[in-house]
Amino acid sequence: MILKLKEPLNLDFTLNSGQVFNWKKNNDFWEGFVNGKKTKLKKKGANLFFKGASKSEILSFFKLDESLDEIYQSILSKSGDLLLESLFKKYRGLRILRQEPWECLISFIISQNSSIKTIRKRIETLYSLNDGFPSAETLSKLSESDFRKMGFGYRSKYVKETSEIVASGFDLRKIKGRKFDSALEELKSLPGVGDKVGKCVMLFSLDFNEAFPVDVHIENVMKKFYHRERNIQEFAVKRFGAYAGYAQQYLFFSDVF
DNA sequence: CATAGACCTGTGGTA
DNA sequence: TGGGGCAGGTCTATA
Repeated sequence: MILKLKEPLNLDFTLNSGQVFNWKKNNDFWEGFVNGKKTKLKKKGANLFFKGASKSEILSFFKLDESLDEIYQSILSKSGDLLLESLFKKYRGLRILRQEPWECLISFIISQNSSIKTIRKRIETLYSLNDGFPSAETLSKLSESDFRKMGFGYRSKYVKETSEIVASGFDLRKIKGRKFDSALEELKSLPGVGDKVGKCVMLFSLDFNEAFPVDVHIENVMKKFYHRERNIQEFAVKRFGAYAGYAQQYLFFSDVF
């Protein structure tokens, strides 16, 4: 199947920018999961060749309903930020994804204090449990020591408990409609979810484009270029506006890659 | 409110 | 080659 792209999309930047950990590049095509479906992608000019997920699922996954250039403009006209202006040019087509919230939540819980390689391995292990990413029901039936055997370390308890809470009715999607602070608070009530993981889930799966997750890399960038160390979320929204999360992703990408 | 320590363990740089 | 330190943090206890 072919999809004609009307929006800038760089698969290499997007799928390798630390927002998703289950995509691999083989030769010239990307292989991963969209909405639980194994999917292959290859881009040639404005053509996106795809297999697996449906067209609408792919449009949603890459948020192709949002105009990237308008987002750039919105951020730049509000902030006049020269660093971001150069990053938007350099990494044009790096998009924020709209992932499946449950998978996104568990991925970032087990990502804490770990290297990218280790994170990938853990997620691969979860996928190997059954066909596709295991549901909350499935994971809630495993024990903490099962997760420890998978190499999750002290995060095992978080995964076990959060799975139980979600399996027994905690609805991630209902958080989508809430106000920012309330949504974050709700997510942080889950074991293993703090400020950073909560905002990652909000930004990468729940359409909170103003979420500005702060990790050690962003902390460095904020110190170096903005002379800021605290109240970074507040600062980011004031400076970059409603799409602050996009600014975060480009700043993160430039620091790590 | 803010800050320090503990927490698992795979991995990569050589402190 | 081996082993101390780090890795996209969170939680808890403490002034």
